[in-house]
Amino acid sequence: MIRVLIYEDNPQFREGLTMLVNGSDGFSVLASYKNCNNVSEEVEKWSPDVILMDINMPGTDGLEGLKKIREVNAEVKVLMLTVFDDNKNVFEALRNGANGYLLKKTPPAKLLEYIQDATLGGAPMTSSIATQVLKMFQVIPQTKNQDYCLSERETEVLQLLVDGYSYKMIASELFIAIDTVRSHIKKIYEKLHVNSKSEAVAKAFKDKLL
Amino acid sequence: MIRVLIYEDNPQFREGLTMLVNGSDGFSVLASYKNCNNVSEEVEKWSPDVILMDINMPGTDGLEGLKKIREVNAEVKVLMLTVFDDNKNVFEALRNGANGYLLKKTPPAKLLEYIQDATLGGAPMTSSIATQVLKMFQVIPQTKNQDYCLSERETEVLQLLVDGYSYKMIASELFIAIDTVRSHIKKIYEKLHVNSKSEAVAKAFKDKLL
DNA sequence: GACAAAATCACATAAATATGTTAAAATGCC
DNA sequence: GGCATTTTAACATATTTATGTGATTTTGTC
Repeated sequence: MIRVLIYEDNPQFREGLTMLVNGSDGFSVLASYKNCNNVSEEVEKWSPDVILMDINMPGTDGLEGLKKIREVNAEVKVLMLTVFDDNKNVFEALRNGANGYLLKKTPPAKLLEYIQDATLGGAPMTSSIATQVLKMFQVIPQTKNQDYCLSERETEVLQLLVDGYSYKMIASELFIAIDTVRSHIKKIYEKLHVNSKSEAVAKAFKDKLL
Repeated sequence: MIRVLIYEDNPQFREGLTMLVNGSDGFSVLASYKNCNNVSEEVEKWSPDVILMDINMPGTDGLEGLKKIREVNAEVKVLMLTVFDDNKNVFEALRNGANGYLLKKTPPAKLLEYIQDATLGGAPMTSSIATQVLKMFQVIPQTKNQDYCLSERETEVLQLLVDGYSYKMIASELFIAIDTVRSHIKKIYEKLHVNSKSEAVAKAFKDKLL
């Protein structure tokens, strides 16, 4: 028996969800609430398997509710429900440990399937949401880190600089003379177009050189 | 009619896929290949709607193939097929513009549904894959920046250090004496538990202090 | 083997940084 | 007003860094 908790401010939709879930074999609604104001206590009280969480609610909304839930319970599966596939909310919800993200127009049969999917460790998503998630990944790789053509040794030295090593420490770490370290660092500065250690370190972070 | 191109090295599975797709109303296989060695030409020749792409293939594998496809065609929907939900491959594939990611054990009926879903702009994913994708998001938010209780002025000075300013430049930028800059920086080092400019800069980036 | 690039080392010097100590204003809070 | 914190500032000194100008050795490539 999959035990479900529902958060949804619209009374009709809340009732509809409750009837759907309660009316299906293997599912039961523990309780339903119209906002997340006391979500922590409610989740602890009921220990549900799955929570259906509307995003837009007066008072504590779904995103805030999700955060509160994750503070007290990392196990319960939380499925976010929304009317629109708003990019920002999707990202925030997934970042905060939502287990799935569904549009409210999801057909009832699918919804039950999704709830079950979530309890089995799946991550049900409406396909338009999934598409957005994929697009977020494609945004990430703009980290086409400019190539400054650092040699292997230079990269090594830069890594040590980033790690806070002094010239002396680098020399002893790499078993070379301190003057050699100077040479490398001079070359690194030329290639990165900087002229101080901290600028080189900053650039290494900014351009994700390491 | 959804026109499909298949890349799969295993002859049995390739035949099975072809028969499944060809035997279904509204689907047709344009061609099937056992590796991606000439994927660019083949995609241009056939202009398929959907490509089923095995990940593990001898010669040019599925990930390389995906990259090549995206160089010549941004529109075609590419569904990755794999036996295992290997984390690294999933990430790489999505980053390179895959439209979906399916395990080979996906039931035939589901597979057809997924192909159709892809043509409609969806992003079909096996639920175990979707779960992995969600986990990737949850890795991101480690933005729990520890608070080192830097004062307003100290933060300002640290910002300038990160921007590559020397003590002298900071002094003139903030209209204070260089000795005052020293004082602030000394305090900053204490609070961050470092003892050099570059370490402070590195820590600022690592802990996202600014 | 010739050649280019990378890695090694040395010497010199000016500039910047790190560290210590001390202390006067300024600011905010009870 | 008293108190804590922050911001300001000065002085001293040892260390580190930045920059220049060389030179030798190693490595990979044609």
